[in-house]
Order: sequence, then structure tokens, then C-alpha cells
Amino acid sequence: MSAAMSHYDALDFGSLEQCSASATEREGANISVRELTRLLHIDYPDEAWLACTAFALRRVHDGEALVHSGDKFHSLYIVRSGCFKTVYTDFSGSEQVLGFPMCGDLMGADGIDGGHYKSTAVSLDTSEVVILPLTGMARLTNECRSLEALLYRVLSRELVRVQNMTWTLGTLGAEGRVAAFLLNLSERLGALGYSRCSFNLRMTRQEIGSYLGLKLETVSRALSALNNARIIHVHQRTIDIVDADALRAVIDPAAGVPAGIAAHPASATARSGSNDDGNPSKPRSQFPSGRALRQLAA
Amino acid sequence: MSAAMSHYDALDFGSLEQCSASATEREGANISVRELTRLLHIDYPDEAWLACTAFALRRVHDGEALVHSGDKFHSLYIVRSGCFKTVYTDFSGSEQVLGFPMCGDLMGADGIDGGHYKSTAVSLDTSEVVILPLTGMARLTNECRSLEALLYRVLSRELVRVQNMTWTLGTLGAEGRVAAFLLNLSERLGALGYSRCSFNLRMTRQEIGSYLGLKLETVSRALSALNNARIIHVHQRTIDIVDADALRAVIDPAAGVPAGIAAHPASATARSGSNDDGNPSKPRSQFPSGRALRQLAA
DNA sequence: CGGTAAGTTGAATCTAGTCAAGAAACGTGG
DNA sequence: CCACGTTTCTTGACTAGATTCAACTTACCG
Repeated sequence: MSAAMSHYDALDFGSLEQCSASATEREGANISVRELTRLLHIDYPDEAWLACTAFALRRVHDGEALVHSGDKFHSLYIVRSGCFKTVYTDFSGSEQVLGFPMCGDLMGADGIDGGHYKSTAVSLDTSEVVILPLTGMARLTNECRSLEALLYRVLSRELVRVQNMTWTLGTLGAEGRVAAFLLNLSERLGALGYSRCSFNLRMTRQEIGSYLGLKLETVSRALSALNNARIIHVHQRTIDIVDADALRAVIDPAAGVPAGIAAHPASATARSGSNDDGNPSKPRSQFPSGRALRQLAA
Repeated sequence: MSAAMSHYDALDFGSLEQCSASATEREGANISVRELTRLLHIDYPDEAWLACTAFALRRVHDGEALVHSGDKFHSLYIVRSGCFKTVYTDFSGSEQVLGFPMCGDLMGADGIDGGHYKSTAVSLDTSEVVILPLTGMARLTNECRSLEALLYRVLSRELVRVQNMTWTLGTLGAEGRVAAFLLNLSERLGALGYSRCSFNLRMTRQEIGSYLGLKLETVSRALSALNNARIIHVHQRTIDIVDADALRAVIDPAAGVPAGIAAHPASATARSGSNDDGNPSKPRSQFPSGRALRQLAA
């Protein structure tokens, strides 16, 4: 019985005793709902209370873990600044990176159902997160129905992100995955106001490889190949995207990425029609040839 | 402006005009909230109203699509019977299978954020789904706060499922993926009361391959290898799991699947400790050797 | 009883992994 | 500021694993 209830505790909207988390988590300032919607790029009616209700923030230092896999679930987190990695940690110690949440991204949602976080979130930077104590949200969603919808949307967005990842891993080869990774990063940084074509990676080749299901050497080789093909310019963790279209072409030489593998959900969703090449009949190979890049580079 | 609002429409909890979906969707009977919680294996307090409120059902025939990628979002669906496949459809026509939702599984959640479904759901069987019109849920979640939590949990569960998939694709070789697929199916069918060690596949090798990021020939070979190793018995779509432990060993010869790749979320979550082999120091290879199987078979 | 779709199996090719060596960047302490 | 060690990254040669192409067998359905 206690096992069944432990799940339930974390979501018991009736009791609010867990609302105010631990003391260590309310060190800093806090932000309003209005700011939160801006952070998430989700528009909502301009109601007065948006400015009132506030969420606590928490600062996480470089290398520090926000939550550990197996910890009891209590809150969702939205990244406000900095960059994280979320990892499954195998019992034997080896890690599998699941994502690199950045500003506006959700963390911790895999803990809702089971009552325990399923992945560990480590900061790759000095970061700041907004704490959404799900138990305490009941009071708020009662006051404003649309706040409930906001949570659904954030969860859905995360789901789409992970689904896109499975598409990437399922259909693309090494260079395609790296290209998709770079385009994704480019889009997200662009959406935050940073340069879309020049940025610094916060993660190692190993971490990228773990994320993309590749070995670090393969990541390095793929980057070199894209570099030699003059599609990007790489020097250590400095990336310059020289030809974004060529980069997109690496992902699918002919046409269609399903619904914007690299696109942030905030961008347009239904851009059907247009992007249709003349010969959909040709059964061209699923794999973007790595050979093509090498020839291009020669 | 209209683009921004179109997203919002689907989740406008203030207006309930869309609540009663289309007429074609309320052909059959409907089920109570109590039945729904049973379907999802989520326990809730035994309140009287659980038996009252009801959701519509919809029957979907073999090969028929429940929703299409790009359709305007209106409802979530819970599979009540039968089996589906969800696919991203590339513009050029090639498909990537994202999952095989079965009884109790969620579909359609990828449409919440963008306002349009991102994947197509096709029935592989004569199936029946529970319709959860998200716009209409507002009224219900108002009446019962815990129903809101139910939706969060269902979304989280789906997220965990997809995350497990990325782990599978990122770390396992062909035979490991097929083994994980079979174990997953075995667990899910077992949880539904069917046999855990003998079942029929509803999908083709091609669909399995698409799901696992493999070609159909590779799936066939992997099944044959497991068959020759006497771990399973395969004949076309008939699967018999002879040695489930050996099958688990194919996924990770030594120890740790992160948190139960093959386990249904309904099963225990925190079973730490116990499953710890003596030598976690050995830096054994990430890949479950396909060679091992061939030797075993010889 | 054919015709078609699905599944199996083999041989050649190609991709990514493995092993290994070396180069470049970073941090620390002298 | 430089020497030093450590980590990260790059590159090459070789190998294991998955795809491709192709032939063939088996089921299924009119």
C-alpha cells in the first residue's frame, strides 16, 4: 500500500504541505507567471494576476546536479539560463545523454508518473532554473484554468522533442545526426537572440556522441568531414555554420524532414505543400551518403 | 496573429464549444472515469463521481487511421483494445514508426503544443479508443483536481517510454534492440493478462525495423539468431520466449538496464540495490556481442 | 491454384566502432 | 611566464556490424 501511495503523494493536489519545497531551493529571487510564459514562448491573455503569482528560482553551478536519477519527484524545472545535460546512468557507471536542456526547456517530467526522477540533470554551466512545484500548482491552476494548459503544452513540447530524437537515431547516419544536432542548436540559440551561425559548444565530443548514439571519434570525424566540405567551420568547441542549407541537405539530400527536426516548436508548424521535389517516385537511399561529403571536400 | 491563436484555440479552457467533437466519434458506447483509471493502471480514491462522468469511445478498423499527421489537434486517445502504430511520414513517402500503442497507451499527445498532430496513428487491428477531448476536460478537472494529475501522469508515462526508446537506439546493436522489443511486448501483453512467453506479432518485419532503426533483413536475421540460440522460437509472426533471462542478457550481458527498458511504467519503479553484479569495474564493451549468440547456437 | 506480399538467407559493400598514437587546449603550480 | 600533467580532440588503420542487392521460400487470399 505504501508503494502505491508514494506515487500518489507527489501529485496529491488536495494536500499542499509539500508546496514550499526545501529551504535550499528558495535562495534567490523569484519570477512571475508572465515572465514564465515569455520564457516558454507561450502567449497568454494579459491578465492582471499573471504579474502577481511567483515561482522560486534556483541557481546550479557548473558540474552540479539539479536532480539525481531515483530522487523522489517533487518539482518540474524550466531552465532560465545556462545549459544542462540529462543522463540515464547505467548501474555499471556508463552514461547515456538524453538531452541538453537550455533556456526555456523543461526538466524533470520523467518523474511525474513513477514518483521518482528517471534521469539525472547536471549543469554544464552556471545555470538558473524556475521551480514548478507540481503539488503547489493546484492552487494556481484553480485560479487560472489556462495555466493548466500551459503545463500540458510544455509536456507535449518535451514529448515532441524526444520523438524527434528517436527519428534522428532511427533514420540518420553519423553525419546526418551531427548535422541535425548542430542545426537544432543553431535554431535554439537563434531563438534566444544569439547568433545562429556562430556559437560555442558547452559539451564534449563524448557527450555529443552519447546523445547521438555515436562514439566520440565518430563525432569528431563527422565534424571534420563537414568542415572539409566547407559546410561548417570547426575549431575545438567553436562552431561556425557556413552553409546552413547544405547542412540541412546532409540530413535529407532530397526533401523532407518530417516536421522540422531542427525546428523549435515555437516556429511555424504547418508549412505543408511547397517543399515538394519533382520526383517522389525515385526510391533513393534512406541514408545520407557520407561519401558525398568526402567527394565534395576533395 | 491567427497563427498564434490557432495553437491557443485547441486549449482554450474558457470556451467549451469544441467539447463534443464530431458526430462520427460518438458512435459507440462510452466509459466511466473509473474504468479509465483501471485501463491506465492508475489508482485513485474511490469517489462516487468516478462512476458518473463518461468518455466517448471510437472504433477504428484494421488499416484505418485514427488521426493524420498535420490534422488539427482536438483530443487525446487511450487505446482500449487492439493495437496501433504511430508514424512520422516523410514527405517522400517513407515512414518511420514511433511506437506501437496498445491497450492503456496514450496517443495524440504530440499535438497539444503545436496545435496539430505530428504523427499519424494507424490501427493494426480492429481497435477501440477512449476519446479525451482536452477542451472538454476543463469542466472535469474543475470538478476533481486529481483528474488533472491523471493527465500529467499519462503524459509523463509516454515521455518515459520515448526516452527509453532513445536509450535503446543509442546504445544497443541490432540483436539487443530486437531483444528489448520482444521483452517490452512480452511485459505489456503480460500486464494485460495475456501470455508473457507466447504471442503473435501484429506488425511486419519492416514495421519493426522502422521502429528499431533497422532494415527488415536485419530484424529477420536478429530473430533467426535468437531462434538458433534457443532463446526464443520464431515462426513468422509467432513468437515464443524460451529463455527470458537470456533475452535480458542480450540487452546487457552484465548488468544494468537503466530503469527497466522493458518494464511497463505500472510495475515497480525503485528496485535499487539487488541487481548488482560483482564486478562493476570491468570496462566491458557497450555492445552486446552478436558473436556470442552465434557461438551459443553452434 | 496461381499471384502477391511477407519472410528468410547469402555474399558483397559500406558505415561506424575499436585500438592506438599524437596534437592541441586547459589548469595548476613553480 | 613557462613547465608540467591532464583532459580533450584529431587522425589513421583495422575490424565488427548493418545495409544492400539478390535469390529463394513460405504464407495468404482471391
